Amino acid sequence: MISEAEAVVMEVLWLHEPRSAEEILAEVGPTQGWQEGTVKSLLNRLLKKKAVQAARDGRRYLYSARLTREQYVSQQSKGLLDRLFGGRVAPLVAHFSEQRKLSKRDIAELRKLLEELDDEQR
Amino acid sequence: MISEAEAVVMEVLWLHEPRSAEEILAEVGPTQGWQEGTVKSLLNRLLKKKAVQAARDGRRYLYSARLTREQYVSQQSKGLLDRLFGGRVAPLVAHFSEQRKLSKRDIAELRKLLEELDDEQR
DNA sequence: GATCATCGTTTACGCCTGTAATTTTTCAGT
DNA sequence: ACTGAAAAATTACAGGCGTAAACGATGATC
Repeated sequence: MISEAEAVVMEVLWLHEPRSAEEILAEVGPTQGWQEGTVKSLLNRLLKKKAVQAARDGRRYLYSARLTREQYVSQQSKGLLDRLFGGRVAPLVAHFSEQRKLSKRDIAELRKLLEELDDEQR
Repeated sequence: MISEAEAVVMEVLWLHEPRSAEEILAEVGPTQGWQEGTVKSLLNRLLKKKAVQAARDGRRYLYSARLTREQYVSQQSKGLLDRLFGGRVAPLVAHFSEQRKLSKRDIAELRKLLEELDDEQR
């Protein structure tokens, strides 16, 4: 499984691939306060975990994701759902509702989503 | 922050408090395959993290949660939401919908939930 | 071809985690 | 008070993580 710091690197790859280590550092260094060596280490760990791949480009490598964001999001989401909500979505949403964490926009979008499901249905 | 193994211990405390280490072991040992020392260690770490408290009861302690399940669930859920869905609930639900992970029951419950929100509204 | 700057690779290191074994403390009974 | 069982506290230890420094390879330059 991929760690949180590793996920930060993946996110920038998912935005735009392939990228060199230098480009990734430029993207992520300022926000995270990471040095070059840190990014290099994370990339190597991701390589070892087969979450990214590297293609030589002259003296450097260009990295791209092998793990898709969809796959990652699914793993993480299912993990949380299973651990905390008995694997069901409605209780999760109910939780946020009780917490008053549903925005107007969320509610509108959820409504539309349910309508669309309704349409598919019939 | 509390780890996954620690969360397993918390879950049994949340079901019924307070409990002795022995009772917790009885609950969790078989399912997790943990020895006595393992549970004791986890309890001590949870004490250090102030997630549980212990009250002497003769030669042993009775443990109870200080962190509530609500607090824990909120932290975890918000963490996932922020990291993966821009902090918004609707995209999370959309994700599960696309993944065909919404059960009939989920859909029915979500519908009811939205109706209730509607009622509060007016 | 030797040298320097650049990448990448290897090693480091302290903290957290999972999983105990070991040691110490504490009652209960003699 | 002394001993033994039971509980708790301390220590252990390997692997992962965050964060880099050190080392090595490689291509560009003189």
